[in-house]
Amino acid sequence: MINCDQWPNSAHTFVSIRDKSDILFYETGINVAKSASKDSPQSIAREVARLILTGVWREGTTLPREIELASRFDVSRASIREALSLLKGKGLIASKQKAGTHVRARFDWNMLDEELLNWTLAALPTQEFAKQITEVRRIVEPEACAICAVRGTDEDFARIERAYRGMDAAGMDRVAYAEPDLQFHRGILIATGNDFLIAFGATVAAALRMSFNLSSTNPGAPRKSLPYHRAVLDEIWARNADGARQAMHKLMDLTEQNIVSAMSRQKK
Amino acid sequence: MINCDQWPNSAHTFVSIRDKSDILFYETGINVAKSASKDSPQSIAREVARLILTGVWREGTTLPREIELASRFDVSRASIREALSLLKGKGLIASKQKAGTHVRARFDWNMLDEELLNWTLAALPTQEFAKQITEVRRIVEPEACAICAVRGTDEDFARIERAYRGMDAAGMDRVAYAEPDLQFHRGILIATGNDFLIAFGATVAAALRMSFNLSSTNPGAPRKSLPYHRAVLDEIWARNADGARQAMHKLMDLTEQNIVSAMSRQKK
DNA sequence: CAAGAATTATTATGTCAGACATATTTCCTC
DNA sequence: GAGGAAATATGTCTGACATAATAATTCTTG
Repeated sequence: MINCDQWPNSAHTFVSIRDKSDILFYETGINVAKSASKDSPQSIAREVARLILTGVWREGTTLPREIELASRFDVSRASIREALSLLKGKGLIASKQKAGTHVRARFDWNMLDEELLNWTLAALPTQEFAKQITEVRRIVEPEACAICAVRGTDEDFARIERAYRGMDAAGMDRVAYAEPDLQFHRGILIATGNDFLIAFGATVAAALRMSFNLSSTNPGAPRKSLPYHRAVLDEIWARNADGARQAMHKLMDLTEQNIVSAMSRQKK
Repeated sequence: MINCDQWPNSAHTFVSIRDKSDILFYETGINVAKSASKDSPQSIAREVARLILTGVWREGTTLPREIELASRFDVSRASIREALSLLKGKGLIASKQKAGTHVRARFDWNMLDEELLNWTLAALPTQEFAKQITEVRRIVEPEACAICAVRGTDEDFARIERAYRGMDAAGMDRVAYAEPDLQFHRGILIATGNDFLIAFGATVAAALRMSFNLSSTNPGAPRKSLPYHRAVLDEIWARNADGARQAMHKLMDLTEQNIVSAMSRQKK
């Protein structure tokens, strides 16, 4: 049995929603009830993850038996097992023979996993989620940027430059802007040559997706970040670590500002 | 098909070993050849992961067919599928009907996953791995420490204090020292209340395990970090963010120093 | 005749069903 | 309360069929 009481539940986590107004929107809603068409193991995994993330199945909860899940989702037990395997790989659940499958302690969940981030974003796009993901970005990206400026190759820089041009070319088109924006930030992480910072790209991707969703109330916002990206790029080209760090910091400031104002708009 | 050529392989990654002397040791070696006893899906997943991490199966490589893997590991296809599901959950591989299962681009691997970190540590404890994991710790932990000092509750601090006492009580016993050491660092991350920083605990755990392994050549090294931990704790209790950041920075300096010297000793 | 389009065949993963093995829990007995 | 037996949920195996992407073939056409 997982030791859940060693650490108390931290009071401020986005997983437990106290106020419904915390939730910004529910787009890409996954059908809670069984859908008519048979679900694939992936979508079953996503649905089970949603139930865990939203706190319907709390930490330590024993899930329904595999056979029951199978009949509930109208698939074979093999498909259920595949779905559960995926979630085991992300640290969400663990199984023991006879004892059943239970939800692991939240501290064991790998929140930096790409899919888990996306599922969380879809299920619980709360202010807490936004605050926390912005906080880690602030910690990691400026430093990554400084490392990039020192260690990156000219090829790396050229790739980031291409991403920047893509953003510029997108103009006011929010959709076209999003992809090169991600490539820009990812390019910096990749240029560090640090596999762990590179893996952090999944978190950045989720954060940018969130920003993109929020920008629907202010379509002009993304474009305003362009000169800040340019500043970052210039410092990188100059191989100025401190300058790159500061420039990225300013970009993070702007991003946070956009998120905060978008969320206050959404609340109204 | 995964687009592998959009980003070139970064030259400096621990996954591709250029020099055998880079590898420090091979403990907890997983049997490459089929073992006499039947392997569980978990151990099969670990073995497949090892083959991928060590570059035997490179990015884009198509894995042997499931039936072939089943006969090679002497288990049923169902077990193989479960093992592969786990690896899919970590972004290592992806399958497509008829086309087969292939190794995804390294940028999609979730290196911040606990198990993946452990497998990497077991399979490729290279200098690069040590350097990179230390680099992210330097970025994340001092900032987390500063946040902890500001935002943490007295309960959080008490828990960290308990961990410290555990380290103290362990004396020169390396093994007894390791667990409270991890709890100390994890306690700081948990006190931030940031679920993403908490998830970073898996990376810290892997780093500490590596340090522990390396300390076999210098059993007195861990104990020397005790006063540095005390300094961190004092700054936290004082709710001094800057002080806490700096104290953690010094602890990181010492840790890195220990790793570097241990690795140079190992090389000889 | 050759190039290309459309069709068929092949094949590896995806899904299903039923059975048995195994490890815990639970309950019963002493 | 301790020890043993029954119950049960996950773990594993087998064999089969479904499905989709690829490879091979045939057919059409310039």
